[in-house]
Amino acid sequence: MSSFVQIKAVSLRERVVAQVRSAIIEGRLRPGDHIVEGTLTRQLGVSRTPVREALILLEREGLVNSEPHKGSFVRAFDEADVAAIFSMRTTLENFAAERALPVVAEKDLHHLDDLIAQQERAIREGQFGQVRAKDMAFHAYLVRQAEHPLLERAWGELVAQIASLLYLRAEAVPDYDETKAIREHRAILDAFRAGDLGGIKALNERINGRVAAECQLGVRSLRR
Amino acid sequence: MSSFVQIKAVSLRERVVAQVRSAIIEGRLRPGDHIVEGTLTRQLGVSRTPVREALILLEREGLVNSEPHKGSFVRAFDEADVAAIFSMRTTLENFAAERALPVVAEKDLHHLDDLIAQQERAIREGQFGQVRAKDMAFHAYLVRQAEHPLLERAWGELVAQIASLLYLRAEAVPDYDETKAIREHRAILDAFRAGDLGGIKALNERINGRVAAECQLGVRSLRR
DNA sequence: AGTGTGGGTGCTGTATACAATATACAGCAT
DNA sequence: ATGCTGTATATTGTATACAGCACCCACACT
Repeated sequence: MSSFVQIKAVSLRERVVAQVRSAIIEGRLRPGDHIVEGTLTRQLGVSRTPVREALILLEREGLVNSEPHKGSFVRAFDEADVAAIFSMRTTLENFAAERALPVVAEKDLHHLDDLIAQQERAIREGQFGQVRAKDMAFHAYLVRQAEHPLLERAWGELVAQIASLLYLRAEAVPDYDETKAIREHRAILDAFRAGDLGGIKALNERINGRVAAECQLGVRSLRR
Repeated sequence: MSSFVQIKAVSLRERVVAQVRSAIIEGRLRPGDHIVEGTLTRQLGVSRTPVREALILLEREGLVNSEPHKGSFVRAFDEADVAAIFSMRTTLENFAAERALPVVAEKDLHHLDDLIAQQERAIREGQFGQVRAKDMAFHAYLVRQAEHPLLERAWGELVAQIASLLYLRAEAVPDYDETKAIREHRAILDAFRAGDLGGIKALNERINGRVAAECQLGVRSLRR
């Protein structure tokens, strides 16, 4: 017997976190917006308790700013934040590469190849949500190979912040050339195939530097 | 004017966090212990709301494990956790050194010298709480020089976990040679003076590897 | 005009009350 | 004795109620 699907009771708190997080990432909540607990309570049909707890988590995640007796606000990143986020991401991804390089197998590289292909198709078909998802999946898979829970969590939090930044970039640079990412991912994959750790790190550095600069545009365009 | 101390109304939540955190770090709460909300409520004289919120934060911090409808437990690190924690610490401190090296001034090095001296005195006087505090202050100061809020926060969380591990080490290795740290700190400082980034990283690697191994002892001695 | 003052309002911080779930254990059947 | 099932109890998850702070704005005063 068995082969039943485990029933997982998702707490309201987690569901609220998910809702608010995606609202922020998808730009339905704008940077600086005041997130009023009572409003969320009404909109989501839950009480304030899980809402409050969700906001506390989101603050830790860096998507929300809370000030005592004032409330929670969608975090408005400035240039320094963007720089910090991407330098941290580079550090973490370099670390991930160090650990992943010795253990990646041929099937992993194939899977990554596949993800690139899927991303390419999504670009052709104009499904930009999918493009972003596949892009993230590529990096996430690499990070995952590092088999390092702390790293994975820290990277995951960063990625949530970056996702909200990418939304701003999309606004600031509407005709963004998505194929750049394809070439870059191929380059990373080649470096992995060659076992060239230095090459991987250099690529991480360059790519994150570029994306950071693009996100700076988004952030700046928001300031006024 | 200014140079006034900011009046900060510390929320009950934060105070509960602080209390529980120090209880864990100082070993008054043992790994695996069940943290019952009602009990904390009575002991601290506050209601369950701030207690719950504090536990949520502590879970994010990695000091507490929570399972739905079961409760919160003091996190019991295993060998893999310890390895992960210290490899992450090495990564973060190497990153910190990269950023700090170009900006540290003579006065910073003097201050670090001072911290080492204070730690030395604390060892002589047998104030082991102070020894630990000064040790951490040394590393924290270096991390601070990196001027990177994300790095600082991630490192801070790690340090909280490490602090609880050090307590276990103290139990497993009662006659620990505290002066090792002094020599190591001097070595790091020398490497900074020499502007030798590679040397700093090598030291970070070696020191964290050693401390990790010692903490493994503490974790293993707890398993039975 | 500018500055201080008072009250009103909406929000958050905290406490408490209720519902749902997990665990332990007793009772029953086999 | 063993294994299952029902029930009791403790604990967490959620909802609601109350208290206190922050901001807004009108108004008086200089």
